[in-house]
Amino acid sequence: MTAVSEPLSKARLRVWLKLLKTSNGIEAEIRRNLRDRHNTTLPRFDVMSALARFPEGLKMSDLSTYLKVSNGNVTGIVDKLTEEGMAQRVAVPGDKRAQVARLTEKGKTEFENLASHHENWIDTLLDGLSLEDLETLSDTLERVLAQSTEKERADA
Amino acid sequence: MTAVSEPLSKARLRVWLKLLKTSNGIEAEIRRNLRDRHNTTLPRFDVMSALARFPEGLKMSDLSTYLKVSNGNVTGIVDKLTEEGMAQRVAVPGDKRAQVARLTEKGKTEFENLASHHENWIDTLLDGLSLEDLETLSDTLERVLAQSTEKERADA
DNA sequence: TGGTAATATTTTAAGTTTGAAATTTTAGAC
DNA sequence: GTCTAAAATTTCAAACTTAAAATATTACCA
Repeated sequence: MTAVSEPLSKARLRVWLKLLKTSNGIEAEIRRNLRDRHNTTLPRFDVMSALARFPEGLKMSDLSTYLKVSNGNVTGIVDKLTEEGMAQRVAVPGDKRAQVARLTEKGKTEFENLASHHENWIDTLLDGLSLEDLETLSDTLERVLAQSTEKERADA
Repeated sequence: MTAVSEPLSKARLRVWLKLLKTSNGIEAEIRRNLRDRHNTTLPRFDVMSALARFPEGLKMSDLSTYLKVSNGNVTGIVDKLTEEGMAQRVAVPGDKRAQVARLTEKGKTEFENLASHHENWIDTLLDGLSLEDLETLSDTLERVLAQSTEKERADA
């Protein structure tokens, strides 16, 4: 570490800690709202959100990759959603190993309700940011994202 | 929701998802590095980091509040660090209920080593951000933080 | 066709985290 | 002084997550 680059690396560290604090703070608020107001959890919401984005359904393994959680974890969450009639498993024609998870009509309705509230929570939490702020922030994050996903590939 | 504010709330939602993805990506990289290169975990690093910031030690409950994890969780992590000689519990004079956790010399040395690597990882991950980027990002996050900590107080 | 490797998922065991109960000690009211 | 409420910590049970083993099926090559 050179004397010149030192302040920059300290500044980066401080910003990372602030970014983490912000992200954790928002996530905690969402978890609280989901638990207290809708009697559900973030992992369940995440799965429903992924399934809503792919109406034709997602293979269990694709769901796991998409959400970056383990296969076993997805199995458990989809099990619960299925018990409650929110999701269903559909056999994949021509491959008896695979199953596709998809939302039921009930699940779709429930998710749309949750998603609408979720959008409002975020809207309130990011109240202070203008369109211009959002664009700048988005660009900045994009650059960081590029770096960290590059790292990810190198580690794998 | 009015027609005019609708695009703004969608933009906020997209930015939140990107912020979350960025934060999770960096955190995952840090966890990987701690595990693969230093045989430790993020929660342990967080506790050591908090104790390093307060050389005189922190009460278990203060540690819990500071890190925003449960009391029981802190007990377990400090137990392990103590077993390994990284931390120690010190009785608080005048209050037999309370104990202060602090780093041992060994723990301090170990943390300084970890922290130095950690700073380098962050430095690399935030490579693409100039001092100006960092300042703008910091200001933006500050505004969001103000909002979410306000929410937090309202919920509690 | 047979056999081996690869793929998809579930099951299992171990480790984390939490919230609440239990334990011990302190503070304050009367 | 005694009693009760509050405070600090630990213990405990339940929920969640992961990595790896187990199971079932498919793909491919020889």
